[in-house]
Amino acid sequence: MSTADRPGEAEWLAGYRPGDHDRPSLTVDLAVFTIRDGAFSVLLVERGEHPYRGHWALPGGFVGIEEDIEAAAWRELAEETGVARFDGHLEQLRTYGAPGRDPRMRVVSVAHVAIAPDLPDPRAGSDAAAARWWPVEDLGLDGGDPDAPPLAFDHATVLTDAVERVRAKLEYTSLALEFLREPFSLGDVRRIYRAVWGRAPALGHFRRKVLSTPGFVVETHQVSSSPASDHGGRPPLLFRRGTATQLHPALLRPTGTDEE
Amino acid sequence: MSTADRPGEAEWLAGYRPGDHDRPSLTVDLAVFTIRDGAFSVLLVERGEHPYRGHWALPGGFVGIEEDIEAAAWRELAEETGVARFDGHLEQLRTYGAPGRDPRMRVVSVAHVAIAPDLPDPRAGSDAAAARWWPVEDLGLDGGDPDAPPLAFDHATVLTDAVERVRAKLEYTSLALEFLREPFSLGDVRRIYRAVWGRAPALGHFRRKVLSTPGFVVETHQVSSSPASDHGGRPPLLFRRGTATQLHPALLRPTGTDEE
DNA sequence: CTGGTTCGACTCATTGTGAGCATAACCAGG
DNA sequence: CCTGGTTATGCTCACAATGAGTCGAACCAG
Repeated sequence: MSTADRPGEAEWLAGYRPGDHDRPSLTVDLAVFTIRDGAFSVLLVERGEHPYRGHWALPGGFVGIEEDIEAAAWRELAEETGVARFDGHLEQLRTYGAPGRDPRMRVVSVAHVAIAPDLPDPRAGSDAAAARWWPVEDLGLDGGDPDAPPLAFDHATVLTDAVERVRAKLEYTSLALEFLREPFSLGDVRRIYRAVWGRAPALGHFRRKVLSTPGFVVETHQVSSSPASDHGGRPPLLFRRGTATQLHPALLRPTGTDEE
Repeated sequence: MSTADRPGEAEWLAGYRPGDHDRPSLTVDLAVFTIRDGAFSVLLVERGEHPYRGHWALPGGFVGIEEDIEAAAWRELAEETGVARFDGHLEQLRTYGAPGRDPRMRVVSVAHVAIAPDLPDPRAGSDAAAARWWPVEDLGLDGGDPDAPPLAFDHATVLTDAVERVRAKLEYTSLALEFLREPFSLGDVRRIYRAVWGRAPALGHFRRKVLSTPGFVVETHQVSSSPASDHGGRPPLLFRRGTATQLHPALLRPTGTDEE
């Protein structure tokens, strides 16, 4: 990050005349996460056009000149994947604008993170060749996985940041509930944590934490009719989302390297 | 360089054709914070040109077509305020792009937060009429303060978000040390917390927390020659920044409403 | 020497964490 | 019907962190 010192720059800056110079293109990108078959998954589209043809990319596209950024994110999601606006969570992640991240021209992208309950399979739209849910684990974001699909642009970086944002927010907010439809059991919630973190929080502590945080979940006084597994098991109590959004103190990720 | 000049653009855009006149302008804004005379303060410039002439604004300006976003932030800071690149912290906050936030045209701004040790008084540059440090408390961000200076654009919103980001990060990172020059005493660190939060963390717990977190601060085995106050007091031990950046568990803001 | 001030080291009740164990309620198979 | 497997719920216990407080050390000014 070296300070740019290009001659003549001070001139057009002095009067704020942005019409006099070239502007970067502005796009939105979305990392839409859900839990598919127990796996923490993200929605990607296969590019059908140059550049990065055949690579997988985050859905996204250009922001209209009078279009709100968040509205553009919802619109692109619908156009590229057929995923309609859902009852979930959408927030800005950060903006990526390194020169050269798009080989065609200067493109600055406002990346977003969305959380959705399990959604139907997407359909490819616009210039996408395909669209599907990818388990995050299969994307080889740590690098070194030969079976990982190639990702377009700087989307591996964006996705790494997005995954970390979601994992971190599970610690200190009630974001996990956005993956679920109501009503849900505490086991459902814990399975979300397990899928996203790779490790489940300790059972005893987890229940105590969720139940003792005011407004995290609200009891329905109902019991699930269908047990969680095929082999039976005690039917769980059912809950709905409460009004609380913050967890104090945080529910920390388990340390250690074991899977469970 | 116009969009139409680039060959083959219609193909790869496949329906999205942001022409020259379709693109938002891209700017950076900076909320630079420091501690001035014990007050948590932010650097603002008084606008000398339309729109919002005479209003106070965050320093910022347009991003060059091949300029990195963070580099543009550093450059604008130097140009508008004379504050040279300092040994401190700069991070992206979020991007603000609501249509209508600039009455002239569509402008999308990538806002940043910077933390600096006490710096010399800025000088007004470019088209700014003045530049000075404002105590955050005097800006009336809660609304309703008739003595608060008028803020340009949506900068009250940006500033509110920036202040909350800094306050929150003091809880779970070692960001407070970025306000200080080395070496510093634990009392210095606690005064940073008091200035930023409005309330100081409890003395006993604060010392225990800072000293028991590995890598937060490093002892110099030196004692300050000049006591902290004019009225004397025991000279404090001096420390330097450690390598740790995260605090686990977090150092939470005191509850309650008292000032101290 | 005395009072005021800041820094440093301790105590103690309360709360939260990490780990475990016991019981309840369901299923499938013998 | 009984048994083992499975999931959910409720509890205990040792330990760590927090919040609040006390006490002495080391300096200054008068």
